[in-house]
Amino acid sequence: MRAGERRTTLADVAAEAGVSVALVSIVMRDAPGASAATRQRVLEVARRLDYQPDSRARLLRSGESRLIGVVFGVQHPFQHDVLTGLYDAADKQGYELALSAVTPRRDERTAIGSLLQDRCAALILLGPQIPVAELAALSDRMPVVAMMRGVRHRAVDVVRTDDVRGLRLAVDHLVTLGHTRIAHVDGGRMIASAERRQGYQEAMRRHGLDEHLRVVVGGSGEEDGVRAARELLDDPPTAVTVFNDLSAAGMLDVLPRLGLSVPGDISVVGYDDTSFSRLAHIDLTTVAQDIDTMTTLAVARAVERIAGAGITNREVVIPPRLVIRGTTAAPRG
Amino acid sequence: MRAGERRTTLADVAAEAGVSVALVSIVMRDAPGASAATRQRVLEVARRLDYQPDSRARLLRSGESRLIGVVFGVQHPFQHDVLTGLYDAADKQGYELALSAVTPRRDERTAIGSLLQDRCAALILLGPQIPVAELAALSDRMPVVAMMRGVRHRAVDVVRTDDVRGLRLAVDHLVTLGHTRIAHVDGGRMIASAERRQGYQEAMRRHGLDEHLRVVVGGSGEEDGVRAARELLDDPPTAVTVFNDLSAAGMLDVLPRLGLSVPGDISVVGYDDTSFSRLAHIDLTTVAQDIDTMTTLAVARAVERIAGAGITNREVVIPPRLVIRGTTAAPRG
DNA sequence: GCCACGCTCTAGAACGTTCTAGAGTCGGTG
DNA sequence: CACCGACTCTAGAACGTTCTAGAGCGTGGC
Repeated sequence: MRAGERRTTLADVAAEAGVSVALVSIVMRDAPGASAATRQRVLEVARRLDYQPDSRARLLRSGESRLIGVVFGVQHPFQHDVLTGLYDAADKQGYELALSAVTPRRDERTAIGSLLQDRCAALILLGPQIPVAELAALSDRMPVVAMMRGVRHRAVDVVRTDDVRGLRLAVDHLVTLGHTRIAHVDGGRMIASAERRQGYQEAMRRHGLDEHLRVVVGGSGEEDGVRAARELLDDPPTAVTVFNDLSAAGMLDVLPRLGLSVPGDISVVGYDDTSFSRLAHIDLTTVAQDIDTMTTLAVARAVERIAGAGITNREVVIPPRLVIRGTTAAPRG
Repeated sequence: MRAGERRTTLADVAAEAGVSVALVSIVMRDAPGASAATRQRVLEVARRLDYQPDSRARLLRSGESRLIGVVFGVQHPFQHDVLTGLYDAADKQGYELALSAVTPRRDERTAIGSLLQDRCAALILLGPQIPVAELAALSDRMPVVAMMRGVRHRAVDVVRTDDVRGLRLAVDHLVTLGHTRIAHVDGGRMIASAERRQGYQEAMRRHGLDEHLRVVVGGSGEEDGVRAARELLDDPPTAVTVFNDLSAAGMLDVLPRLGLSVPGDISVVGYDDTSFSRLAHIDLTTVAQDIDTMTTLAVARAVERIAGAGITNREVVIPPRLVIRGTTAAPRG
């Protein structure tokens, strides 16, 4: 592209085709009000001049933006799976997605701020870590849907998995296999960590395993799982539930080197059913979040709020399901 | 947010502050032409009314968009590292990034198309898989920078790593350690695969190891590494270079289970120095792409082209460097 | 005391689109 | 033959911002 070369506009197409700007607009939008003949002629000219509509001007004029902002963390593989689902869901509803990433050097506030200026009609936040007060303030300005995090505030919509139940599923599964000494590696400062930890504790108590309660501080990355594995070594349990699959994968990789075979010496359960966990060599038993349902619901919720519908049920909690693979088995004799 | 509630505009702020719209605009842009007193007063009112500038209107009017579109693949961890770098680089130059993801159900054409309507000033494509002809057509419309892929076309800017050299480094390292039976697992239909394969072949020939040339079809995911590992089993080499870290990680995980210890029985070299490869339990010897330099250059190139500068050197090829970690060692006596 | 200058501010056009209101044409109907 | 309705098309305003041109006004130099 040479600099200074202006791009083709409706006016250019109109002039070339010998019709009015409004008519070209009608044709481009595929709106009623143009004859088949002109329609074809205009389309032909548009194609020849390589016309591309300017969504900025379009949205400016029409007011509604059909654009949903999404804030995601570049470091979380699970959120990539969610992104994929969100694109599908938004596509079905005729919406576009505007992505803004959180990176190690770009925080959530910045990511949100950049979307605010883009006049998104709504915001979907994946596992937001910012305080409730800020989320609430944000929701004054536009519909906000938080995914994978509970938010105790009536103005913020929430679509999340029942994490308490997720960990109950995991613990129940292990108990059924015969385990009693079951530890939990939590998510450290991750926002969802508290609820999963709580789910673990409740489940253990229900099985009368209070004395075996053991929580190790972890995190959301592979390295956290590796660290936690080392910490478990002094007195290894026969099973462990882990905050997420990534951390579990780190653990899975390091346990054999530390002399513990999986699932022979120790069973491992992850969380998220991240796409890599189903790979043959990882084959991780894990708690699956229902991404399809969650993304569909999150987008639907956003769209309803954009339309201004009165929605009563602010929080949707989706039940998880346990995916049993190769990293869990009965404890040794 | 209640539906139908219009958001605050410059006009609202102007009316409230008792000044003209133009003056508010001046204040908001921090442009010269307003007294300190009014500046403060206007800012105060803007804050009170919770004013957010409308970037659509702003860009529509001012023509230049200070927005660079980026197309990335949601499935490639390496590209997430690149994204992080791009955000940094763009930030320094005062540009914003508009992301568009390629997912399993959203192809590159769609991803590019959505950015085209957004009036980005330039496009940066991470490892684009579309044919050169399409890239060329695209570059008629706007500056296009391709990263991590060679493009034989004078209109498309390229910032990439010298992959031939990268594989030479890997092979040289292995040869120095004493290996001769060195195999290569390629990237299958990935666009960068050809050059890395070629680098491997050239390096092997230079060392007079023609008879040991062995290329196994692989891919870009963990599962490809797993598959390739199985294929190597019938006649295991003492070392293998792999298309990328993700594939190498899959291989690393499965080799011990197949009875081959790393690096005892077999050395493994990856590619990309993806963030997980430096984790203690993976500790992968790999060829590092210089992300900082590449992202800085890609953004700089895009910005120069937006400014219309005459740029002679269309392709920048960055030398990689070898990062030696724990997955390579001398072959067994 | 006048003019030039700098500073602060304003009016109005412009960006590329959509939308509203209405103008022109044509065939059919009373 | 006048009229109506359907259809096709057009003119011009509007969206929220930036930009250009210039107005008002105090200040300082001569």
